[in-house]
Amino acid sequence: MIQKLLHEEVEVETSIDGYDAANFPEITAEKQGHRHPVHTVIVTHFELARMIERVNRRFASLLRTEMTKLGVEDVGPAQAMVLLAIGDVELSVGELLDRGHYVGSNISYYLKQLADGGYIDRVASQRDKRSARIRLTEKGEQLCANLRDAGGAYNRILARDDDDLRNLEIAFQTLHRLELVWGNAARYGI
Amino acid sequence: MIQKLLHEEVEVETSIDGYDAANFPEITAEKQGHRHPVHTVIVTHFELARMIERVNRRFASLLRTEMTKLGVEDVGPAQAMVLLAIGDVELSVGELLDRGHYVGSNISYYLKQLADGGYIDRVASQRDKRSARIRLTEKGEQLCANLRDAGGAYNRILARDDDDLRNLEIAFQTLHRLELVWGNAARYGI
DNA sequence: TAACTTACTTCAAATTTTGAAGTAAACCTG
DNA sequence: CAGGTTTACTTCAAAATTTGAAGTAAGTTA
Repeated sequence: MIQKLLHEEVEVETSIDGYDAANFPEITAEKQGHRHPVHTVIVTHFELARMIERVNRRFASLLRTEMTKLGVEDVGPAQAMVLLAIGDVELSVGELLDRGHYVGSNISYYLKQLADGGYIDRVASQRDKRSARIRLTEKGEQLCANLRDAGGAYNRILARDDDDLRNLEIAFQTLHRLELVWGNAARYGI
Repeated sequence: MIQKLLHEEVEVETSIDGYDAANFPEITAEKQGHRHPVHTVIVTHFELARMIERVNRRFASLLRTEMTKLGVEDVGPAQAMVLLAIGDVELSVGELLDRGHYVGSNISYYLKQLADGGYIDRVASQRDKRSARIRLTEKGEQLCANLRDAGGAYNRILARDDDDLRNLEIAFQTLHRLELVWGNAARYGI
């Protein structure tokens, strides 16, 4: 029975509209000293996918709000994500593409807007004139810095102690695994 | 092929927020048998957010592909997510809204398309005639079942053993926390 | 040097998301 | 119980995002 549960998809309707942390007894247990959930609840990839979609939406609105607060009108959440993806390094469009699993034309479009807004510089590489090198301008860096500033508060709330850090990291790694599995499936079929 | 790629090295970007995240040695450690990170690397919420965006994109294309395979032309990934959110219960639009943190008009729009396509039924509630009750039709349930079928393979790949399950669950819970924190921030400001 | 590949851009169209403005039913409140 | 308010949703128009096909120009290879 357990084996079956482990490896078949099992529909578990966990408190989906998660406003209520009380529905996650494991979290409570964890706070009481147990590092890891005692009863394992099966989480299917659909549940995770839905969660990811919701969280993504939330973050996007957060970015939008932050941008409004900063009085930035010409950068939407999607473009902001591109700026954050660029970070403080100089890279090519191709590298940026890999960083976000974007479609080429999409990034091209965003880069155009960001360049028009003066947030990035594009320079054709010496080595390979096809390859555009992208880098944040002063203005772009400033915006990123402001966003990071605003983000600090969230980091403090989310990473209160070692357990939090560990969990954030596990979440990150697990998502990375999803990224690989789903990505490869998309390319090569399952 | 997939097995190999599953455990491939991570390419990680450089420092964010002053923390140098150049390497994730724990992932290497995991390969060697230690399932939980020994040294905690700081994962900022921006990194997580970017990861979430990427994973979300990947899942959406997966859904699109699956839908194409199934020969379903009138349901995009976004609508599919709505179908999955409805699941096997009957609920009101409001409940559905909470389930996905959608904007009202958005859900309304999707429900219209799904109703037109014959995937859902809308019945006005007896108790409250303003409230529309939503439920999957036979056709909608069939599509969900097909998707779940296709999803089984991913669950098997992703949840190989107890450690995987534990990590998936931690990821789920951590994302839920992000959902709450970011959601509250959006409503009430930090 | 002709054909091919890579790295990216452009464009047009589709899809998704937003926000403002409805509508109708339910709920007060005097 | 009339009048105003709130709730639960819908509609509409516009914006933002994303896709895919078709470019272009620079490198690579045969």
